[in-house]
Amino acid sequence: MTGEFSLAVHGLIYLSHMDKTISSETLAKNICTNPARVRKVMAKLKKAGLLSAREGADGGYLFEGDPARITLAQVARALQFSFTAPAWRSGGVDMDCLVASGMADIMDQVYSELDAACLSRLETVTLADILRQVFSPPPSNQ
Amino acid sequence: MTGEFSLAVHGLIYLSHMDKTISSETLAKNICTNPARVRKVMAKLKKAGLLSAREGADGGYLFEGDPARITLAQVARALQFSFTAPAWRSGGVDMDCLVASGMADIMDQVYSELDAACLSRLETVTLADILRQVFSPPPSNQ
DNA sequence: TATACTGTAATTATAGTAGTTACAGTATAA
DNA sequence: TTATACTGTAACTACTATAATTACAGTATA
Repeated sequence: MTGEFSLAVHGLIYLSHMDKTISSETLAKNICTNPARVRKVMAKLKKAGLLSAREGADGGYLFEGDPARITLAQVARALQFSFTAPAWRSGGVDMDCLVASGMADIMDQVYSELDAACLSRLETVTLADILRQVFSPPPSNQ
Repeated sequence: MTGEFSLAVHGLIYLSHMDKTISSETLAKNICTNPARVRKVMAKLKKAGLLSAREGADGGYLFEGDPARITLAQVARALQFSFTAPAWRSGGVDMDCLVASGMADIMDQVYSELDAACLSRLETVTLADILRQVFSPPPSNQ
């Protein structure tokens, strides 16, 4: 799996915390990755309306929504992100055996159900929940 | 994500269908992979008691359980398989910013909740369910 | 018109994943 | 007792998915 979803959530949290326009370069430094990768992900979030982008001098990304009303499920959907599907598929459609020819499709369906289960779980988590965790970390138990 | 889980389910379905001892080589042909990879995965399933293995001539793997009583969650747990955790983590623990230093741990927790959601969904799917899908495929809609 | 951005593509580098080969250990049967 | 056919496991190679780098056209601002 790619780190795209982590990057997107991290970016949104940083933006909503800063509450001003932030460039891909500043974001990339905070996230520990490169600006081009940040821009690719932020562009998708922009298309989904989760943030706005301004080109030109003093431009960058701006989060204007209500963190309490944006769920992680919305973020995942904005990215069209698949959490569980592996690249490798077992068997082969042209094989004679029903198991060998059928398993890949059946597993694809299983993974799509798992993705749905993940999204359903993420419907219950908002950016505000994550912000709380970031800024009120539980006391360390030492 | 690796294809380990797909491979394990495919193998178990094939074994339960054949109802006799099958070598890693035969399994590998059906799954379309190599015997060593099959043996690595089957060894884990054996340790979890999901099948038995016999070494020596005429050896191989044998499924003896009741497909209706084995869930895909048991299979995933036998492999200690993580469905969602990405390798890449954002930010860095030593950074000054609370967002940059805290996000990775928070996302790890999110992914662990997603894995739990996946397992919970897989509790409801048995090998017998998969066998039914393999051998009573829904009519194609052409 | 210079500057500082985004959006995007092309390329390179890295790392995660699968494939290959090899061999010690073990069960079976001639 | 020896040949055969397996598993279990490790070491290595090959492949492919992912991230990093570089570059540049387009655009907003001053």
